[in-house]
Amino acid sequence: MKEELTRQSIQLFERKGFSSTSVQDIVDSLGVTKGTFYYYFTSKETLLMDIHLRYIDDLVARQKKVLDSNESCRNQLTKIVEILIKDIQTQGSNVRVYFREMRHLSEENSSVIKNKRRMFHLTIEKIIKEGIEKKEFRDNLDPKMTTFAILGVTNWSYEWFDPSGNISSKELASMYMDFILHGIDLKGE
Amino acid sequence: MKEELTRQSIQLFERKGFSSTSVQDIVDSLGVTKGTFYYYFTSKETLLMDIHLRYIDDLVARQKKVLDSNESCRNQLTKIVEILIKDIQTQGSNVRVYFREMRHLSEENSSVIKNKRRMFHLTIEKIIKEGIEKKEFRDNLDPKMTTFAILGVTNWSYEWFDPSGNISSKELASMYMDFILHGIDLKGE
Amino acid sequence: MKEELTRQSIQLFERKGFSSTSVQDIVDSLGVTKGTFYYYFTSKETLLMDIHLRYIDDLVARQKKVLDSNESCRNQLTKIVEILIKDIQTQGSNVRVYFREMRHLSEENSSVIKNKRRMFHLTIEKIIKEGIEKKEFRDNLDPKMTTFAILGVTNWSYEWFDPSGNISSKELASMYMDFILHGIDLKGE
Amino acid sequence: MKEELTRQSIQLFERKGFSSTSVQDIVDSLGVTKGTFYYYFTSKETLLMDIHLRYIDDLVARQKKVLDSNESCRNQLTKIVEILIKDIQTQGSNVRVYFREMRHLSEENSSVIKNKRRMFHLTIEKIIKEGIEKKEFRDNLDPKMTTFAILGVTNWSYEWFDPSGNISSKELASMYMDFILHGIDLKGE
DNA sequence: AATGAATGAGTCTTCATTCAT
DNA sequence: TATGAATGAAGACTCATTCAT
Repeated sequence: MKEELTRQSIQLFERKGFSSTSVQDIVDSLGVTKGTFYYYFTSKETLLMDIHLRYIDDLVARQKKVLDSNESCRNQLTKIVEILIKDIQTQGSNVRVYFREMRHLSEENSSVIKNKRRMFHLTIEKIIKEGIEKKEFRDNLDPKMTTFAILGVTNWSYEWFDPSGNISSKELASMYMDFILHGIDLKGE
Repeated sequence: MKEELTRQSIQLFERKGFSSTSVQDIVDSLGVTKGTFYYYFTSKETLLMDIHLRYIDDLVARQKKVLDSNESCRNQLTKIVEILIKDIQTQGSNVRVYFREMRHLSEENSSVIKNKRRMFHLTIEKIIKEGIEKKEFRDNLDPKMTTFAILGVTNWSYEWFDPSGNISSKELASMYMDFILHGIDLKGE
Repeated sequence: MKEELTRQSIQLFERKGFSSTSVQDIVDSLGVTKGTFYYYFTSKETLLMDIHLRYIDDLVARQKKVLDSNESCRNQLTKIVEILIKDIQTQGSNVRVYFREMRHLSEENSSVIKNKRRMFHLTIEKIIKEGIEKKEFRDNLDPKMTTFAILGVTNWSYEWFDPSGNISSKELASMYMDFILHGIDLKGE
Repeated sequence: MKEELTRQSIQLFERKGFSSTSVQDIVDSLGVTKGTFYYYFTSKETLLMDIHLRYIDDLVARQKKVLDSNESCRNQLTKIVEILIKDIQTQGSNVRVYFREMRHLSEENSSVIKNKRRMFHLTIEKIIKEGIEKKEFRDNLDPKMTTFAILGVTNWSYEWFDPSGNISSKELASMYMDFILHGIDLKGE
C-alpha cells in the first residue's frame, strides 16, 4: 500500500505539481481514503521527502559502483551519463519530481537532499580533475563549471526527451557523450 | 501598479512556487488589497501568462536581431548563448518562473507558449544546420539533439549560477561556448 | 459582524466547550460562511483571547473604580463581591468561558491573562491587608488565602447560580457578604 | 493495563482537556496501540464516565463514614472540608477532570453523576440544618446557599492550591474552617 | 483606482472507531 | 490480550474570486 501510494503520487506530482496535487487526488486515484494515506505518511511533505531520498540514495549508490570500477575517467563519465539518460526511461517521473519539487521540502529536509546532491556533483568533479591530470581531458577546463555543463546536457533531457520516440536512450547517451567529448566544432580548429 | 504587482509576483513565484503563492501573499507584500489585484488581472493565471509572454516574446525578438545580423553561425550561436547566460543576471527570477511554472497555465495558454518556445528552438536548429552546411560545424551532428544539448548547458545554469559570485556571466558564457565548440576531450584524440 | 460572531461563540463555548465547538458550528448559527469567520479572526484561538481580554480588562477597570472610591475596606470588598455576583446575571456565559477555557490559549496568550488575573487578585489582597491594619478585619487572617476563599465563594456561584430563580443576585451578594464577614458560627463562640 | 490507561488519561485530560486529548495521545503515552484502548473501553466517553463514577462514589462513601460517626455538626463539617482539601494532594488531577469535563458525558451519563453530586450536596445541607437546630451554627443562615459557599471555598482551591508549596493541605483546611466558622470580621462586631 | 466584506469550494490533517488476525 | 490496517466524518484554515461602494 505504501508502495502504491508512492507510485501514484509520483505520477500525479509529475503531471500537476506537488502543491497542486491534493492528498484527496492521491487517495482517489487508488480508491482508498485519506485516513489510509495518513496511516502511512505523517504528512504530504514526508512523502515528498521519501521520494527524494529514494532517488538520490539510489543514484549515489550507482555512482559509487562506477567509481569503484577503476576504469578510465572517460569511461567512468560515460557510464554516469548513461545512467542519467537511462533513468529517464526507467524512472522519468520520479526524477522529474526530484528536479522540480525540492522547494516544497522544509529547510531541514531540503538541506539533507542538497548535501547528497552536492556529493554527487563533487564526485563528477573529481573524475574531471583526475581526467585532466591523466591527460584524458583538456587541461584548460574548470572542473566545477564543466561538471555543471555536463549535468546541464543530461538533466535538461528530462524536460523533453521521450524514450519511446525515434531515438533510444542508448543512442541519446552516445550522441551526448560525443557532444561532451568533442563539442560541435569542426575538428582541427 | 500593474508593473509592481508583476515584479513582486515573480519574486514570490520564484521563492515559493506559483501554487504556493497566494494572491494574498502578493498584495500583502505591496501593502494593497486583493481588490487591487483583480482590478489589474482577471485571474492569477492571467498574471502567470503575462509573465510568460513577456519573457518569451522579448527573447524571440532578441534572437531575431541576432539572426538578422548575418554573422557567421558560430558567432550567432555565441551571441545567443551570451543572451541566455546574461539573462540570469538581469532577469533570473523571471526566467526561473518561466522554466518552472508553465504547467500551471491552461491548455490553451500553455500551447501558445509552447509554440513560441518551439520557434526559438527551431531557429537555433536552423543555425546549427547552416553551420554544418557551411562547414563551420561537424557534419555528423543531429541538429535537433544538439540544440537540446546546448540549451541544456545554458538553461541548467539557472539552477545554480550566481552572477554575483567569483565568475561573471561574461566568463561563464565564454567558458560554455568553449565547451560547446570543443568538448572536453584532449585535442587530436 | 465581529460582535455577533463573538456573542454567538460565547454561547456555544459555554454550552459545548471551546474544543467541542467548531468554527462551522459558530458560522452555521449565524447563517454565514467560514470565510467570514476568518475574515474577522485570524484563528479560533484569537477569538478566545478576545473574549478573555474583553472580560478581564473590563473587570479590572471596574475594580479600579471601586478602589478609587476611598471607602472603607469592608465597603470596597462588598462592592467587588457585588460586581462578581451581578456579572453572573449580565454576562454569565462570558465569565464561564473565561473561567473554563483559558487552557486553550497558547502559552504566550495565557500568561498575559494570568498576569491580569493576578493583578485582580493582588488588589483584593491589598484591601484585606489594609482592612486588617485599620482594624476592620481580624488580624489573624492570611490575606492571600483569605482572598482565595472569598473568590471561591463568589466564583463558584458561576457553576450553579441561576439569577432568574428564587433568589436575586442582589440577595445572593448580601448573603455572601454576611457569610464572608461573620462565618457560620454562632456569635460569641 | 486498564488501570494504567485510566491513570494516564487523567493526567492528559487535566493538562489538555478531554476533547483535546485524543485516544492516540493516550495510547502513545503508554506505548501501546489504539486497539488496546478499545479492548478495555467501549468508547472515550466510557472512560470519562469511569473516572467520574470512581471519584464521586468514593467521595460519597467517605462522606457517609463521617455522617455515621455521630460527632458534632461542626466536627462533621470540618472532616468533610479536610477530605476535600486533602484530595487535592492525593488525587488532584482526578478531581480537576471531575470538575471540568462533565459536560462531555452524554445526557444519560451526566444525569447519573449530577444526582450523586446532588446527594453529596444535600448531605452537607443536612449537616448545616442540624447544626442550626442544635445551636451550633447561626440561625439566620440559608442552608442551601451556605452549602454552596462552603463548597465554593473548598472546590475553588483546585484551581490554585499547590500542596507542595509553603502551606500544607492540613494548614489550608484549618485556615478554611476558621474562615467558614468565623468570617473575616473583627469579633464582637 | 482601490477597498472591504463575503463566499464556497478545497486544503492538509486528526479523530474515534472497527475489525480481521 | 493486543495489533495493524483502514474508514469516514469532521477539524481548522486558505484560497481564488466577486462585488457593492
